[in-house]
Amino acid sequence: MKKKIPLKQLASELGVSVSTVSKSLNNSSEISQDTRERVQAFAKLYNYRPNNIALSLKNKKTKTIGVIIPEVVHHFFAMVVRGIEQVAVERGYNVLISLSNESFEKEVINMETLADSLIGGFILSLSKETLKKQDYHHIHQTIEEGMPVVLFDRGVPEINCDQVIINDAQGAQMATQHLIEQGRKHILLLTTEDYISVGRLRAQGYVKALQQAGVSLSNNLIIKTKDSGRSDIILPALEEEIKEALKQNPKIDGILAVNEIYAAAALRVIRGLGLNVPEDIALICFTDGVISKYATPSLTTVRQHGTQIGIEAANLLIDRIERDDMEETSITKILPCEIIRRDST
Amino acid sequence: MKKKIPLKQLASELGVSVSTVSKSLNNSSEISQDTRERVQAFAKLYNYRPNNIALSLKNKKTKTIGVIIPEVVHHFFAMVVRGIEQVAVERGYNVLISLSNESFEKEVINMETLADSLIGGFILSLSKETLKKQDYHHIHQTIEEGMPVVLFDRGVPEINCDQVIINDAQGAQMATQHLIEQGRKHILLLTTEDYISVGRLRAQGYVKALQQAGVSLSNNLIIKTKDSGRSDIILPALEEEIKEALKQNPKIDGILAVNEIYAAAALRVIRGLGLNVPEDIALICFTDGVISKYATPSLTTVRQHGTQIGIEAANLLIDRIERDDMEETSITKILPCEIIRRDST
DNA sequence: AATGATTGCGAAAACGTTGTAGTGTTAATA
DNA sequence: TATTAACACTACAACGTTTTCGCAATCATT
Repeated sequence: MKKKIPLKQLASELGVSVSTVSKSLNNSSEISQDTRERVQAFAKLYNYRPNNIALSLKNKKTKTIGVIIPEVVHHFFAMVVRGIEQVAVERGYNVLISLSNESFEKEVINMETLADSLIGGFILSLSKETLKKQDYHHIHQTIEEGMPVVLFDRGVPEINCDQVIINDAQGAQMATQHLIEQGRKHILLLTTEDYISVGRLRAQGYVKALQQAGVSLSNNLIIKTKDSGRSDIILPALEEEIKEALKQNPKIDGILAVNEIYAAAALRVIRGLGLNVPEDIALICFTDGVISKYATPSLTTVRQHGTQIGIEAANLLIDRIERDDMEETSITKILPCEIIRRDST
Repeated sequence: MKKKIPLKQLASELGVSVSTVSKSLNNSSEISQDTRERVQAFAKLYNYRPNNIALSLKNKKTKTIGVIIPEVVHHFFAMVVRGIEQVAVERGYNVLISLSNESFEKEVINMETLADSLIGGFILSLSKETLKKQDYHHIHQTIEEGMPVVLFDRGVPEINCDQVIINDAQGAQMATQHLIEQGRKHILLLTTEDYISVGRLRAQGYVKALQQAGVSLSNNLIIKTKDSGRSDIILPALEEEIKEALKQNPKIDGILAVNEIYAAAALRVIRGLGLNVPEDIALICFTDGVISKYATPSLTTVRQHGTQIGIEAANLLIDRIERDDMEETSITKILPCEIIRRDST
């Protein structure tokens, strides 16, 4: 077992001082070409690598960014993590991940733990509970302490920090238009309760598209799910609601779901009623994940570019860390959505 | 912006020495009750929290574990991460995550980066490329340096470290038996090439089940996919192969797929041929993810308990970190699989 | 030959914390 | 009264780096 070797030991074995070794390894011109090469060769031989902890302490900054997401077993968030990790590696940073499980308390605790000098900044998506409570004290406090923060996906305008969100309203509008273009006039919307901004915004886009097309809208064409985070609990209830809606309103010929899971539920109900997709009912949903891709028929989706969001967020954060100017005004990036046409429309 | 405050500053404001503050906060009996309370109150007021970096440097160990997985946008790996994160938080550790993208080179680089004293140990699942090359020098080297390592899912017997794997052979055997019990005798196996241990082991289980049941096996009932990691490339090819096999051998009445994606491909082909699941062909697969759950019909699966694997791996690793005895013999935990019955069988 | 500049290197401080080994004061004991 | 013990606190080293400053020795300049 060959242990890690400190600079000091290298120095003593070489018969020079620690400073000389340090400078040699950093190719300082203070040291003669000769000594430099000798030290470097020796260091390579001993497989020397500097202790990052010591460096962090000295420089008072770490090359690590903290990511807090509600859930990792989730296509969209996993995509974002992938994007973040990608630019982190490129720019020489590490990624510390921690999960809030949609819980306010876990989110607060995680933030406090990570803020204890382990990381240089946060990228996070607020938990549903936090959004519901609208309690952002921990975010404000972190920002106050001089820690850069980037919010993604679930934007909160009243928080003054960089944010990367998608244009939910526009995405929903496009999706609805897409259905309308195919001659669908009775479009059912499956969404979440309003305190989730993405659900609220998508509902707005849906309404706008209908209005623009001069299609009348009706409240019993909108189903708002009480999303508890536990999909296995809410799903049967949702399916029941969908079935009821389809029976009550046989004219329904299109469905827009704000996520894949809801779409899958709809698909199952439609099948159960002996109807066909897309012939009888066209189906489109947010979250371009594996369900949409591998369902039969495959689902037309609104792609949210999760990886891209991660990339933008990470770049924004690292830029700010490296510029080290908290004072500069915040940037909000709004990424467009894209319709991925498949067989369900 | 109120910055983080060091011990030194607390000390000077209180008019005592740094040591006194430190000891007071740690409730040392060296310090009088009186002073202790005064210091603690003051610290709370200033929202003091110790600098973890400094602590890590002093103690020569960090409360962070490194996780390297091939991919995060993947149900199974995401589940494992969830499990790891869960016990990490419980036991006061942080999780540094990094992705190899199934690439040997990225895996090596990531390991070296993280090993630079940022973390106290590794949990990792080897990339496909690494398994193909069978080049484990970086793992061996890391272990040599005294860093605890836990391997999961893709076990490698020749590496001497803790491992947490599932009983792939047994899972496949159970799955095959399950099909046989339903009267299926011509079972197609969709698997990977042999260098991926899980694929190989699952194929073995399949063979064993057939032999036990006295069912003859045939090589053209086994399709081994050249998995390049890019599912969108291999999938059409795989579908073509499946279609060919089903046409050549119309007796096929059951399919065992080593993952969800392959099962989804099979499902699509079966539909395309106008056949029904499970009436004409029963379908069972590994990876109890969202595809299986939300497909129509929902798929019977072999659940791999990803979260449980993560939990076991993290506990194993943290135990070893805290015991600090590298010398102790390695533990290999083999977790059983479980059949989740749904509508495809 | 004396001065100044340059070169090559080392000593020491600093980052924030903990723990060991002291230091001085008061109280108890011989 | 002198010694010891207990108490309450402080000084300092250490963890592994980088960096500023200082100090020789060598070189070039008059």
